[in-house]
Amino acid sequence: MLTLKYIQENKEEAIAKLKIKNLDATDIIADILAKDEGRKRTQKEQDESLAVMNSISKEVGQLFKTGKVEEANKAKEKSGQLKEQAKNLGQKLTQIESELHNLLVQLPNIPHETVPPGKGEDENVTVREAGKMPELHSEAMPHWDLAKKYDIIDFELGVKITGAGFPVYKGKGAKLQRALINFFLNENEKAGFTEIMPPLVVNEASGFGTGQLPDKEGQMYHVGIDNLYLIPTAEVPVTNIYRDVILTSKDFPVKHTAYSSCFRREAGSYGKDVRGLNRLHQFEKVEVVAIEHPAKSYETLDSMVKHVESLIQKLGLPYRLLRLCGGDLSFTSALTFDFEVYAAGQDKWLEVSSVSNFESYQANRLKLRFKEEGQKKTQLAHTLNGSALALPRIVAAILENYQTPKGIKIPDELIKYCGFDIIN
RNA sequence: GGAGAAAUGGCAGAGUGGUCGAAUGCGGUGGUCUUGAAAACCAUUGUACGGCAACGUACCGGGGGUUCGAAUCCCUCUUUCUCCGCCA
Repeated sequence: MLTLKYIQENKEEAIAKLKIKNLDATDIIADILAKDEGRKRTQKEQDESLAVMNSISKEVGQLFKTGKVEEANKAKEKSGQLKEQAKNLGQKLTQIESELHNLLVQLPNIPHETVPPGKGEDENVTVREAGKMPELHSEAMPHWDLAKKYDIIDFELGVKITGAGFPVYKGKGAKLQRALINFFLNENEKAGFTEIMPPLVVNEASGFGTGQLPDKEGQMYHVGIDNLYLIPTAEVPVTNIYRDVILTSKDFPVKHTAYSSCFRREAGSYGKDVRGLNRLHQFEKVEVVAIEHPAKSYETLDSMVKHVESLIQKLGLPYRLLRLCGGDLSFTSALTFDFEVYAAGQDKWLEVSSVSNFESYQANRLKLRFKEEGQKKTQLAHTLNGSALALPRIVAAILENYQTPKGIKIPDELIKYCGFDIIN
């Protein structure tokens, strides 16, 4: 959520920058500013009524104590009217505040100045491309066929037990999952991220804090009976650790990593993009989360991008790094870099990581603030996160790129984690 | 799931209708003393909104109510603890 202060002080800039996200915010911002004026006026009126009431109440107490009952009763009458007035103003205020809030949550985050304009993914900018493209043998196939051939991932079985998008990993397929999770967690820890094992279901306040609610409500599995949501990413519980927290500047940087299963309804996505491991309802992911001083958040974003890049390099996968354009940027992000790996068996680039700086957008919802050492004033922190990494598409790329006529070789770095060096 | 008890500032803990944004202790910060440190002593130490400021207003788990006035009384929800039941 953008802060009112920012909108007030940078109205034109906000409108101009939101155009990069292909949004004309002119009307909504005008609306917000008008509502806020109303809010101020109403609150001032209410404060004044309450102030008078408070002083009358004090008087009444004094009068009763000194035995001036008649005067006291007169004063009581007076405050009866004020009470009514204050109550009405209070209701009006609640109304305005909720309207204002509803408007504010409709505004997405302001994109960073380096975000290129563009409508959708075709206009993302490739920052760099690296890694060696594999040379496949003539019998090479996409991962869904490999999974079947070596009996390591069973999609049909998942359909039987749960439904489409919930694969069953078997034997070396299951071990490969475990190996990747450990590999990623260890590497992240070495890079200074402390490990968290969070709850996989969260309450409404947490969903709101990181921005999934209200705008992505339909994308989360909802446990109605308890009003809880299955997490779409560990970002949600981990970032919400810091909801309603005031840090001091020396706490920075806060860096966490967490492995979790992720659950996404993916309502409305069909077609061949969803084949095999390309898009699932449940998948495993290791996430990195950082909370930073506003002056340093872009430095930290860079270091997170480099770290994720090193993971992909260690797995020996060809990849490209994209700077997302305005049209492809998520609602809450100010700047996002995506990593895609090349999956040779299906001749496709697959997104495996998204590393973003949310600046103070999430922090404002979370009320995640900090104090500069020695200062009294609080200000909003910056939050960042990235996948490091999401497993299914990494597995898809490993299976496809490392396939040989004799079986699927395991990348060197992973052998010690797997306990085997080939799937055959 | 059943029965009972509780929820107050960073922590501990007092406060049962007005003088309470809240005693006291610990912790934090600044200072005095000291070569330095400790101890002692002094001062200071919640958040938000409005206001140039003085200051005003709100917040004692959340919401609602009674009252001229609520941390304090009532209702309700949530959470925690104890006991019982069930259980990985």
